[in-house]
Amino acid sequence: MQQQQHVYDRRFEDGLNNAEALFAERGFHAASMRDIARAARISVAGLYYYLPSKQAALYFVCNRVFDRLEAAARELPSCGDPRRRLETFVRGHLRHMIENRDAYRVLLHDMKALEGDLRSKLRVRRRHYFSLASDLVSRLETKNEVVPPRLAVAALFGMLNWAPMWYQRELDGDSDDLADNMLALFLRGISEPAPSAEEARA
Amino acid sequence: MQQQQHVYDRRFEDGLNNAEALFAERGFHAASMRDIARAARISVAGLYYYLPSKQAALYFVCNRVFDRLEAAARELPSCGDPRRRLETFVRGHLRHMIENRDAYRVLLHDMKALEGDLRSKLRVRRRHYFSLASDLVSRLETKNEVVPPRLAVAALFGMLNWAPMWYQRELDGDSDDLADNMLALFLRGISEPAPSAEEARA
DNA sequence: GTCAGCTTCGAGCGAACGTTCGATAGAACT
DNA sequence: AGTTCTATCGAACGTTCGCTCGAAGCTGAC
Repeated sequence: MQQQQHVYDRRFEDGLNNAEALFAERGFHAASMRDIARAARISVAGLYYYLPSKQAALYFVCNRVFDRLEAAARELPSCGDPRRRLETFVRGHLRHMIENRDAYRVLLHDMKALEGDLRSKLRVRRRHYFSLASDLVSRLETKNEVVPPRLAVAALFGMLNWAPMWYQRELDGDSDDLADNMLALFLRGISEPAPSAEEARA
Repeated sequence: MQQQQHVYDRRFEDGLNNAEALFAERGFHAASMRDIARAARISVAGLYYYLPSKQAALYFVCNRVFDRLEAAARELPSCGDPRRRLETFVRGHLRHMIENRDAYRVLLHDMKALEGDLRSKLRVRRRHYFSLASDLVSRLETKNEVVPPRLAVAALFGMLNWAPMWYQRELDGDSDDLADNMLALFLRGISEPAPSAEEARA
């Protein structure tokens, strides 16, 4: 009984993984259920035994991305230096994004292809995750607000979410290298310029 | 004769504009030629008189984005302060992106739906534009390379290209405000930290 | 008035789509 | 042995897709 459940789950995830890869490669609408079935070595009707619809497949793919992201966020050290917390958050986000590039491409690219309830549910989760990051940034005590906080968070997410478009391990190091560099750029970028000369010339 | 040419061009661009809006709203594959024809108040066959195929429509939409971007880039002051040049470039890029949100959404989102020659042609133009920006950044003489240049440019483009996802005029000001803030964040971010204390604590 | 060329269309083609149905084979329980 | 449940499939349904065809209407030239 548990064995059967185990087998069922394996096939279910197998279908999801193939759907994820094909959605990422061709886009949601250009990847057909027949393609997914072929990739999963199953008939079309057989695929429908596990995935009730194409929309549901897309939903499951997107949903488990948030499952993982939130699991990582839940492990943030709740106390301590806000800067350290943001660092941990960014590291986790980038690592997850690089390890699950396909899933992330689908999320950024095809989530809007979802309709009705499923879309709203995911939008809620996305807003939740985003506001979590906003909190982290707003708790950094930058002595002087050199950049509007709303823009600062958006810029940070822009940097992060763009990474799958260009990142190559051989050129850019591992995901922690990436995180370190982006954090350096971002934290210095939103900090008050030190009262050096040079900057405030002409 | 010229009058006829004028009318033809107007209809052609009318078709393109409606295609652009629908591609942006629903995505390339989800927007049908019938939808576009209906939006342009023309029959399907009539639409095909101006646009030889759906692929061609997508190509034209993407191509004129690069036309405009490159036209703006060509007006960069060729001499003078590299920092000023980058500022002008970023301002132009953001202004164009905000004024042509639909076109930009199509470009970022659906360019990969193009096939064969058309895709490669656009890829060439994109690489060209990107390397132009890379040059501008690399010519900033930052005294100390605190961030790898490859990452710096990618981070800049990440910030810029993410803007259409969140920008709202009422909250974020006009596109020049956006550009100023992003430039401030970016330029400080890639600059050598001034030898203040505070930063290099524990 | 006739003719040629530009513009527009209704109707329809073949293909691919998401999805469903009824059947079948095996395993599991009684 | 018979019954039920799980897993799988080939075949097809109805719809929509990108696209084309042949026939019109219109306009200006001769």
